[in-house]
Amino acid sequence: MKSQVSIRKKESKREEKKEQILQSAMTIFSRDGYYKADVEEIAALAQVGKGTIYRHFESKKGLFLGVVEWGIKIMKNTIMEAIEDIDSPIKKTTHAIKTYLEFFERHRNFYRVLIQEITGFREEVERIFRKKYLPHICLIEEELKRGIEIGVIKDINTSTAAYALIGLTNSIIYKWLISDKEYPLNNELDIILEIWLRGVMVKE
Amino acid sequence: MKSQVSIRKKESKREEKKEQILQSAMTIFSRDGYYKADVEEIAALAQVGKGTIYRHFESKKGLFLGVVEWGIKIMKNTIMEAIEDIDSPIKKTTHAIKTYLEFFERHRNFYRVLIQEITGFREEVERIFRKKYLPHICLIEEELKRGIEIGVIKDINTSTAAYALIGLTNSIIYKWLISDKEYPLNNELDIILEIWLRGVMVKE
Amino acid sequence: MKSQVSIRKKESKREEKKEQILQSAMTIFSRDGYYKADVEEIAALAQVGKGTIYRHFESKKGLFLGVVEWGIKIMKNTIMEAIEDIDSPIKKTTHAIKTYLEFFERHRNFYRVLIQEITGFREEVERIFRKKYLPHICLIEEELKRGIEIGVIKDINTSTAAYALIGLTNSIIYKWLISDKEYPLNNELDIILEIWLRGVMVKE
Amino acid sequence: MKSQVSIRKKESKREEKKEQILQSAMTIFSRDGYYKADVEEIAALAQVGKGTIYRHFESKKGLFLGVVEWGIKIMKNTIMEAIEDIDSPIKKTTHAIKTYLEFFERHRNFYRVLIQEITGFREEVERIFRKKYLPHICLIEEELKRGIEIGVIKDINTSTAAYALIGLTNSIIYKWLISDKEYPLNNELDIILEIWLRGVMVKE
DNA sequence: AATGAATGAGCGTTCATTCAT
DNA sequence: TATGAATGAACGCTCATTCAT
Repeated sequence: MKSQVSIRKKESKREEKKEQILQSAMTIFSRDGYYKADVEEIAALAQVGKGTIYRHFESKKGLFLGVVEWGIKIMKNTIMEAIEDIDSPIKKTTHAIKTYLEFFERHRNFYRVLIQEITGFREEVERIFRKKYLPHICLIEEELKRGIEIGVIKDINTSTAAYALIGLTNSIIYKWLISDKEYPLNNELDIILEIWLRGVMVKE
Repeated sequence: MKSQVSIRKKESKREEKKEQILQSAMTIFSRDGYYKADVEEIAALAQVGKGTIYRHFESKKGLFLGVVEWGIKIMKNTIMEAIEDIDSPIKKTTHAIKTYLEFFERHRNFYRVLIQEITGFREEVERIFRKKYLPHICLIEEELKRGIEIGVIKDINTSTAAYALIGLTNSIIYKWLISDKEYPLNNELDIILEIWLRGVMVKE
Repeated sequence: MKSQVSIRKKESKREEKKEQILQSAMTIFSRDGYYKADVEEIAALAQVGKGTIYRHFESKKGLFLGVVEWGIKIMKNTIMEAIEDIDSPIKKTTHAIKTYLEFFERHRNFYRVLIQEITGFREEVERIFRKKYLPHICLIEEELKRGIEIGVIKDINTSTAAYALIGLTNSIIYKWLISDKEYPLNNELDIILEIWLRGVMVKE
Repeated sequence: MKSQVSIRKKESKREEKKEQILQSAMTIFSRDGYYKADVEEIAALAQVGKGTIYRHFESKKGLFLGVVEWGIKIMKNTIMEAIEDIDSPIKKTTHAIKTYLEFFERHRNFYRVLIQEITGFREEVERIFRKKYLPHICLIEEELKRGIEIGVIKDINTSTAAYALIGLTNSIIYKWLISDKEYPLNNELDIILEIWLRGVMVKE
């Protein structure tokens, strides 16, 4: 009979292998895109057999969604941890964006996966987005609402404003990704805030 | 000897067929993405044989690039025509964004094609972008510069501000695309301008 | 009403066009082989429309067989004319081989067509062979028989001997075709005769 | 850990499957020629999936070259084994031709593959020929040279004479292949030797 | 549980042939 | 009669998925 300990050891080994696969998948998906990516190459990079991937994920599609979910979870945790102790709505939002930029600066691959052509199963990706990514936007919305309440933010459609901030930030990240010179992405934080905050803050 | 007239008739028929193909290709590419899209289905939708597509375009890739180029040309012309008579930098930019929104409201499919991430020939797509799309961003930059000169715009990095505006607008379009309810995209113009203009305009 | 003369003029113009097509087809078939050869390119080289080819020949296959037949006819005529006035069996055969070599030296393309992979319709090609080419071998056989009768040739299986001569000659032509240096094919006549004649002649 | 034995078992199974494919490919290539041959039919005949062929050969072309190489290797070995113990140049050559005839009598398909004219990669086929087939001709040349040295063969261009023998033999094989009645090819050995040897031997 | 050889549906592309002009 | 634009059957090759070991 297997002891609890050895079962747990096995479990953790299994998890480890799964992370290995997710990591490799992210690398390949970000380099080649969903359709061009080759499951065999992902397996080779993860140093497992092709069949093993199918023990952990239902299909190539499932693997891709797994990567998206995994990445979003890490991103969310990173941002949440970074801002949990901040109280001021403006400062909280500001720091969230800062952390967001830093996260993608460190994980360019994940951004490339996120903006991927995921046609054909947009629905599922969006379900993940809604479940895992949107709460993050809601966070901003909540802060905006709090900001409106305490009178530092204009009485604006918070949903659109939140999307605007994300979109604005994303386009800056995109510009950075396709640029040749490697300037620190963080430099752009000020201009993002300059533009966005001026727009949403009440005139002093 | 063929008359000039009959030659011209043939030419125009050829163009007509090419537009038919481009139109169908845009529909399918926007629904399925580049890789999933089936050339045979595009042909069927355009009511031509598969071979006919290859008389007009070198390959599936060439067809996709053709769609991108075609769409950008129409978009550019639409916007240019709409703003050519406007003088004030702020009004010009405002109206450009308005037309941009209206254009994608009418041609959602094209937007879906544009944001595709086609690995393996990102380079060519970007070459088209640089040649056909970026002048459009430059236009905004120029207006920003003029605005700075005449003192209605803050002395800001015009390139980043232009990207910010495009990104902000795009994210609003994206939000609209994935939304279930079909509210008019134009409604969002005000909030875009509210946010962005406040950010770039000098305080009154 | 069309005059006889103009009809005849038309007929000859038609024949001229057909020869143009045959000539072009031989060039392309010899360069590319049957399957790789492109009917469109043949048409372009003959300076006619693709459809015109199908007025003169039933199909690509028919065109190929036409080329074979046309070439064999010319070859046969060339050889026949060259040897008709010669009487001695040995001299007649010798001169036939000489003319054969000269013919292929001038028309390498035709040899390339003849040895082509004509699988799938070997039957038809062979029918042409039997009807147009074998009489030529029979000619040699007849000369051999006459030689046997008059006692200058050994009493040998004439069919095999004729094939042996043709095969021997063909292999020499093949060797010449694939060689880089362009030595005159005629040089090899002596060795062919040396080998073949010594073998078939009675010891003096 | 896999045992050496099971690895060896796998290897031999792989080789077995490869030979199955080569055998089927030879059958189809010989019946249809390179271009007409259908990879799917080859797979069906070998009782493997289409994909399996591409695990063993890079492409259809690679498969064809594989068949050529495989056949030549077997042919060479067969002939070499048959003549290695013979010393006299004349007898050695005689027996080589005999074995050559017997080989093709047993493997008509291979002959049909060999004489194919595959435009577009004649070069590669010839490289294999030069590496695998020409040594065989050289063998004859060497025997001829030895024969000249010891005075049983006339002082003749050995290269041309060797080609002559091969060509002569091949044309006999060709005649046999297209004949309806199935006479034993070996019957023709005597006449080949009669013609060729008498031609190259010094007059007694 | 892990593997990777085998599979075959699926798709891009070609090109002989047709037929409206 | 001559043309060449249009067609679609045909085929080589890929790669996600399966399954015997």
